[in-house]
Amino acid sequence: MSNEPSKPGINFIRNIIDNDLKNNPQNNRKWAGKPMPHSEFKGSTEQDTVAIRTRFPPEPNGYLHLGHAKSICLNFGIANDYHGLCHLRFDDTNPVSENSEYVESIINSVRWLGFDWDNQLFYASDYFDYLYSFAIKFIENGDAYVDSLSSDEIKDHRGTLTSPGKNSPFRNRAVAENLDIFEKMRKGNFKEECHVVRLKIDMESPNINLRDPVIYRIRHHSHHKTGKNWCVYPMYDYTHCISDALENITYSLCTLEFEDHRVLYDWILEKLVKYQIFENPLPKQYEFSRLNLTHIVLSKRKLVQLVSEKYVDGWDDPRMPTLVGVKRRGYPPESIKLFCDRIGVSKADSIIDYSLLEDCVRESLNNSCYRKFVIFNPIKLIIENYNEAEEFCDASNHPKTPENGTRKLPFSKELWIESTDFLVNPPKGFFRLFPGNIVRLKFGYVIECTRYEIDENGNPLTVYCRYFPDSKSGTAGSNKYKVKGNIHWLSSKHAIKCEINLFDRLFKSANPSGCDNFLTDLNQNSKVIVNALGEPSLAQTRKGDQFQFERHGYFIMDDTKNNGIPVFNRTVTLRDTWVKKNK
RNA sequence: UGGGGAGUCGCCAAGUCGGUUAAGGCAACGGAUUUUGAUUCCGUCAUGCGUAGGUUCGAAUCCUACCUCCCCAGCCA
Repeated sequence: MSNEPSKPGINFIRNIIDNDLKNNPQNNRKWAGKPMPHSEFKGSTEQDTVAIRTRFPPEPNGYLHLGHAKSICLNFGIANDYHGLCHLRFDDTNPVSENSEYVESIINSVRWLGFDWDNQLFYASDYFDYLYSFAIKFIENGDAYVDSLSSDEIKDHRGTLTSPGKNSPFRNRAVAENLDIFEKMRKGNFKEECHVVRLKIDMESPNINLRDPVIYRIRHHSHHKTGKNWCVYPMYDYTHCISDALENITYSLCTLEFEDHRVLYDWILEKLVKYQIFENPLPKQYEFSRLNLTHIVLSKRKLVQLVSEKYVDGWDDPRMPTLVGVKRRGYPPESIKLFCDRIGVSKADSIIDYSLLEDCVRESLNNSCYRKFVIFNPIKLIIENYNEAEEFCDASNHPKTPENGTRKLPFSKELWIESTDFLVNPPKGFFRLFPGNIVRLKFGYVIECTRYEIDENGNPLTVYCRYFPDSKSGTAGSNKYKVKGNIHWLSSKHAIKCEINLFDRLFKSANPSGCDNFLTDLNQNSKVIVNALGEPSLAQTRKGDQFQFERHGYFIMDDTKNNGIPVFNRTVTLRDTWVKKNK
C-alpha cells in the first residue's frame, strides 16, 4: 500500500546538477515570474524562486507512451528532488499534425502518472510573437535571410553527409528586402513553399544542422491555439531553445538524436544574448538514451499503423504501450515510476526486457489487491461423502494483512475446480489433484481424489473425491493434515459468469523493429477471451477495480457487458516457477 | 569514406580528480518460511570493465591504435 517514493537513482544528469549547484549555490537567474525575455524586465532584480527548472515538451500530435513516461519521470522527478519546477510545455509549432484532442489526452496522462506542473503549463505557440520578433532581429543583424529556393533546391544545396553544401543565391539578399518579404510572408501574400527564413551559419559545416537551418516556413493552416492568426510557423530548433530561455529552464533534457542539434541550440541563444534579448546563464541541453522495450514497438509511426489498420482496438487497447493503454491494462502509475527508477538514465543504447516492467507491476499490485477465486477452465468436482446443503468458508482478502478482513465463500457438494489442477498421469513433482492424492481446497476442506470420469475423447469430465470433515480451515486441529497442494474452487451453484481478456505480448520476438515488416511478428494470441466463473463477490465490482485472482494473476475490471457479465483484463500473470520448470 | 555519440555480469546501471575486495536493481541458481508452485526472507552470482599495446608502484578510470553499434542530408519534432 505504501509504495515508498523510490530513491532517486544516481545518473549522469543528477551528477551534473549536483556539481552545478555546488559550484554556483547563489541563484542569480532572473525571472519575471512568467515566460519573458530578459530585455523586457531589465534593471529589475527579480530572482527565480527555484534553483532549477526542467520541462517536458511533448508535441500534441499523438498519445503518450512508455517512452514518454521515462522522460516525464526524469524531468518531473528531478524537479521534485531538487525543489525545482518542471514545466509542461506543448511544442505546438506544426499546426498540420497537431490538435487539442491530443493536448487533453497528454495532460490527462501526465496527471495520471501523478505529476503536477504547479501552473507552469505553456505552449510554444504562446511565444509566436516573441519568436517572430526575434527572427526579425536575426535578419536585421545579418544572421538570417529569406530563401526563395524550392524545397528540392534547398535539399540539393544542402550537400550530403560527406560533402559540403552550397550557398543559396539568396543568401546575401539585402536586409531590407529580407524584412520586406518576411513581413509579406506573415501577411499571407505567398503560397506555401515560396519562401522560408533560414539562419545564416555555414553551408560547409560538417554538422548538417548548421547548414543554414530553416527557422520559418509558410503554412496556411489553422492552429489549435492561435487559429488563423498566423500563416508562418517557426521550426523546432529555433523554437525549442528560445522557449526554454523564455521559461528560464535550467536543464533541457532530451533524447540522443538531438545531440548534434545542441550546437545550434547554443548558437541561437548566444546570438540572442548578443542582441541583448537574453542574459546568461542560458539553459543547457543534455541528452539521454531513449527507452526501448522488448516485444513492443514505441515508434509513433508504427503505433499509428497498429491502430489505423486495426491490429489493435484503438489507442487504449490494453496491449498498447500507450499510457492510456497500460492504464486500461491495469498497470498502476506507481509501477511505471518504479520501472523508470529501476532502468536508470544513461547515454548507452539499450533494450530493456519487458519482464522488468511486469515485475514492477506485480510489485506495486501485490500489496494493494484483494484476492478472489476465479476458475478459467472449469472441471466438476463432486464430494461424494458431503451431505450438507451448503456452508460458508472464511477467506481472507489479503494473506499479509488480516486487518483487511475476510469474505464468505459458499461451499457445497458440487464444485468447480481448475482443469489444470487435475491430472490423470501427473509428472514428477506435481502436487495438485490426481487419483489417490490429497490436497486442500483453499480456505475449505482437505480432500482425497477417489476416482474420475472421462468423456468420449478421454478427457477428464468429472472428478470425485471424499473430504475430511475435521479438516476445515480455521477449525481446531485442521492443521494436522499436511498437504503440499492448495487449490482454489467454486461452489457450482453460486459461481457467477465472467469474461476475461487474457493479454499477452503483442509481438513474438524481442525486437519486432528488427523484422523486415514488424507486422509479421504480431502475436496472434495476444488477446484470448475466456468465459470464466468467479466467486459471488465479483458481482459487485466496478470499472477500474483491481484484484489478484489467486494462482492466476492480477486483473482489472474493464466493463460490464449488456447481459450484466463483468469483463476483466489480465494485467499480468503471477510468477509461476512450476510452469517455468516444466517448459 | 563527414560530423555527433556509445561500448562495465543474461538485461539495466554506479564507478568525480587513477589507489587495497568493480556499487545496486532485475533475471538466474541454491535454501528457509508459506492454506496462492505467489509473496517474504537468506545465500551464490564479473581476477573482469569492446580489442591490442603503452604510461604508472598501481588503470574500468590517463595515452595510442583498432573493432563494433547508434544518430544526422524534413519547409517533422
